[in-house]
Amino acid sequence: MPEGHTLHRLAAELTDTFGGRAVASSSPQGGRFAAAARLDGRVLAGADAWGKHLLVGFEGTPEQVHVHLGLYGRFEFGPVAEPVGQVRWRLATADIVADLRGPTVCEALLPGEVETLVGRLGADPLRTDADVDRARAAVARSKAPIAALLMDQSVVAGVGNVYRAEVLFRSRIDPMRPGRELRPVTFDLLWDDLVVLMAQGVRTGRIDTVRPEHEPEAMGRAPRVDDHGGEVYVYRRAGQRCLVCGSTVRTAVLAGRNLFWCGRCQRRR
DNA sequence: CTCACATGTTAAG
DNA sequence: TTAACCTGTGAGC
Repeated sequence: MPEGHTLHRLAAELTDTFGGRAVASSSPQGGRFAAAARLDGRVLAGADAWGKHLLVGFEGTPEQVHVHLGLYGRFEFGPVAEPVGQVRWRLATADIVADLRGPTVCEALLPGEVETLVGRLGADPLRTDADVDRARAAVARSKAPIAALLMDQSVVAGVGNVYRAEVLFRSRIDPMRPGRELRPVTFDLLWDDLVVLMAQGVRTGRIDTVRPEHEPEAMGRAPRVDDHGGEVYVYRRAGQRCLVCGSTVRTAVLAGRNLFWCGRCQRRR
């Protein structure tokens, strides 16, 4: 679930559901996730996302709740009911509940801490205040592979393994090409594509990257069925045929994450 | 049932 | 580079 689009979508849903309303805030199991209960009874001002980080603000206090979903954290919205299993944070009004499960982080932050957090994040394709120039410059001076730079949250914030693989495929870029060897206009091409794809992800709640001419109906193949629910070119398609050229999709582990790409389509640039 | 793995990040070695 | 962490799912026995 959680690449940047998921968090921006979640911020909007939390704001729509609870914004301007007094909420019960609790931490059913306490422990290291207990801090959010400090906001109990306050009016939720709004939620915002920075890359893969979620910040929830409340009226009458400078503290904000910071959530990071990690690999499998999620919020569940539903009618009021007894929590089942481990619930790390519960937001509730008289008629609706949002339960947070499996996060890496759920903590209360003071303004200075929020500033530090946001300050170490790179440009977020889903934010209008994104500093694209800084991201482009960071890429231009790095010898790290572009595939690693796209996943570096201090360079580009919110991109995860799916968008990384897909955006490199769509621009036909070799994932191992060092950032400094990319022409700046090529980075801009990647950036613009991320802006479009991720904004679509916020609208639909899934990651679809396949262009109309390569869609299942156009190609006479079965629609893809996978966990993330979207149509993609290379992500988790190792060993299958490239949808464009037919050669075998490749995979390798880069910085501890699985990378997928087409060795024939993705060269140069 | 047990195991491996996953759209992520951090800290230790 | 590896392990650890938070949890669910699907594959294999």
